[in-house]
Amino acid sequence: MNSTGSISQENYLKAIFKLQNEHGIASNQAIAEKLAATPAAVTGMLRKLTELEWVEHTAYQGAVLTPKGKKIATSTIRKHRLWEVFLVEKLQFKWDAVHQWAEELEHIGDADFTERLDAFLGCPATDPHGDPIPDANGDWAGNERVILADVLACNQEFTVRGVSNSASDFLRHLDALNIQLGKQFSVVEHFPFDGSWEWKDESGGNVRVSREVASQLLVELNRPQMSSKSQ
Amino acid sequence: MNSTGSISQENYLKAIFKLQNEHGIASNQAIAEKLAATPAAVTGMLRKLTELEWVEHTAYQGAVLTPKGKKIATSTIRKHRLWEVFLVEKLQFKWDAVHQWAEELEHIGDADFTERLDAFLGCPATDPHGDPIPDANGDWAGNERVILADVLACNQEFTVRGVSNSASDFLRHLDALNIQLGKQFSVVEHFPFDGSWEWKDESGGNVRVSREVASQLLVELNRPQMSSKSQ
DNA sequence: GCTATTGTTTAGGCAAGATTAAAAAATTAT
DNA sequence: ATAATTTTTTAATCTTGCCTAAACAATAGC
Repeated sequence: MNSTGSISQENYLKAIFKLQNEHGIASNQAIAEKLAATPAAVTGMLRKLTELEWVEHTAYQGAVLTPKGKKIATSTIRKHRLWEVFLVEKLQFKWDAVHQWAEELEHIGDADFTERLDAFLGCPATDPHGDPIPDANGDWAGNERVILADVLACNQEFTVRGVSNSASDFLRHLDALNIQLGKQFSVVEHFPFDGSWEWKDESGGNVRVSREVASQLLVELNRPQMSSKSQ
Repeated sequence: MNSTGSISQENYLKAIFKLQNEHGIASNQAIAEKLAATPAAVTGMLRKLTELEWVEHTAYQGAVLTPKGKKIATSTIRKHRLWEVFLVEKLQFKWDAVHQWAEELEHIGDADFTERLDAFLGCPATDPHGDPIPDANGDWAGNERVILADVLACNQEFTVRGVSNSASDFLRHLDALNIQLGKQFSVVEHFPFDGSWEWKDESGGNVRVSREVASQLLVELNRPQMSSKSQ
């Protein structure tokens, strides 16, 4: 009843799932790019996934997951993120090194295996990059994170909750800046000239952050600032 | 420098390694049987492994691992057995259920990954079936285990240290008989008629064990019994 | 020493997944 | 509306690993 695909198929479903969340539909080209494959390969695989009734594919339009396909995709993402937690918390990997291994581990095991892993890890809510881990039904916790551009007000306090880019070089740069998930800052100033920021950390130290870095951080606003007009 | 093969290649190297240990050379047919493939498939793969210089293959004779091949084989076995420990000790799998998953997990990770896993597990010496885990160099701890047929003397005490058959049905049968690794018994009687045994366990309870079961157990003799002739 | 059997290899093919290059459809621009 | 561009699809081919069937060695029996 709980069917599962080949490694390649699962990777396609994952890619379509993510693209669909961003754009409503997954274009052939976008899938190809995400999987580092050619558009021709995507056309072929979409035919197969359509036969399996895991996606609905309209020629020259794009692909959308069926409920079955979505189930497999979220299960794969769940496994991926659980393994990332394992690698960081149990095997002491740095957060910039876990993606490649999780990419392989995510294709192993059945539902029972996954729930054992989840229980062993203490049912974590997010992976080491702050991305939410879907539950066993594939449902996601509501995502309260906003991108930093929305945090404009001076003195606004916020907590870093995630990254929208998990590339190793970006993560290592955050390490160098001493920015970790869960750390709290407040806005000192935003410089429109180059889009950079000055923040204050919990111990009062000043931190300068470039636009490139800030735009990839997902944050949670701590205590919404009163508008000056509210009574 | 530390190259690694495809999943299929690693499975061939593992099979050849084990056959070579038993018979000095791995015949085409034996490999085929172990991997549930046809002899024709083996011929093809051996050609590839020979090109890679992981095996030396003599036509119509059989295959032997090169040092490089042996390194990959022992590394794969090391990973397999470490993952089995993980599955039993951390994910609470029963010992008869871990082989299938370890068979997949063993192909993941590099040397660094393996050493992290090893450290996390506390550098176990054996897997849940009592099989020794090779060290990072592929060396094995000396194997002090003997097969039960050699334990003939009455009152001989021994400890169950391993199984020479890890099939699920056999392992579940041992569970049913309440025979676990590390448990100690002494010989009450051996019945040549059907090859069955009667043992006494630590709490003095009597246990009857069939020839089929006894012949698959690896045991360690506790205190070698004095010969009646020794002064 | 020749035949029968067993084990190994070659030859031809298949399936999954990918590629390149060319054709077809859709979109954008004028 | 037609031309230019982009995107998707088709067609042919490659690679890995496997299979079946037939040919070929090697061993064993008499």
